[in-house]
Amino acid sequence: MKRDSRLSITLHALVHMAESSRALTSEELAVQADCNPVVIRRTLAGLRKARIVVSEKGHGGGWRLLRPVDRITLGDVYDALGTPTIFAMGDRTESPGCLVEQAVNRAMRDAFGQAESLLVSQLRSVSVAEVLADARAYHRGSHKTENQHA
Amino acid sequence: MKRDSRLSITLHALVHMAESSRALTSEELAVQADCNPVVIRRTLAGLRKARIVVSEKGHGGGWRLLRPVDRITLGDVYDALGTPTIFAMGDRTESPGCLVEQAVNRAMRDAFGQAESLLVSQLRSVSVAEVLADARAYHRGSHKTENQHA
DNA sequence: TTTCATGTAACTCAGTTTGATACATGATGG
DNA sequence: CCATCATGTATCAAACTGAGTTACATGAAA
Repeated sequence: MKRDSRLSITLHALVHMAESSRALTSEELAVQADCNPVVIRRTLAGLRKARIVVSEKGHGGGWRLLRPVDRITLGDVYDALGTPTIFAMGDRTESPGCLVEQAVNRAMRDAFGQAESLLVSQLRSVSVAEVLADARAYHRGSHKTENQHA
Repeated sequence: MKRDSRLSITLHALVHMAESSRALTSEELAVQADCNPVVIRRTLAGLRKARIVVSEKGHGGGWRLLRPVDRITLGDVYDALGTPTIFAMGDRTESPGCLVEQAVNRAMRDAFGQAESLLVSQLRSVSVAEVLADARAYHRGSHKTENQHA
């Protein structure tokens, strides 16, 4: 199944924004994330609505963080993206008449529900700052001199 | 993303098989699960390979359980289906050159990995017998007289 | 006024599950 | 032996969704 990579793309963009003093264009972010600029704009639109980032038009325009990365959790990003579907598997019917189907749905919702709760709480417990710190730690670990990224 | 309902369909079929003394045809199972007979055969093929069910051709043929439902866990079914993709979201690149991308991947794999572990252990802890018992409990709870299903 | 960058619509492409048709295989019952 | 039933499987279409692409309007800056 094709996987939704918007969370991944967005986190990537946010970390790069955090590392930059100036606004970054969707073109630049797209190169770094290896995807299309329109995808960046489309995806970050949700973050703009959630007031996590701002965008500016014209010369020197682009995308900028609206608050420090230690106050942006992965859960915030997930929410800003519109809480996209987490699981590739699930129930089949919304209102099954069959009692067996209902029991199957209860069993699956129970298991998947718990996993979802854990995932969301995990996402809420990690900030973008920690991702950035992790990237920097690996940067120091390697022997590259400067500005490792794309 | 379209959701994979094979686990749901399969559990449904297994419970109905458990309730039946004779073999059930893919046609019958398809009616009960409200899907296509070919989908039933395709999906149950994995269970046959895992020796959870058997199928017989010809008159009186169909699908039958190969062991009691209290010895079939949802995890067994998940495995027999070929451990299909659990999450609709995920990383984007297998081997990203960008250190930021790598850090994002680590963070996501950590969160999603924990959720996956919990889900799988949940699936392993529940047997089809429990789903069946749950369905029967609701059956008694309702006032229908007999043979509630499709 | 020219250039740059976003905002967004519209369309195509790609990957996956499900639906549907078709036919070969094999078992059962007469 | 033969008709029927049911699986096994290949093949193709339908539906859905994310991503890629093109196009153009909007607005800011030089």
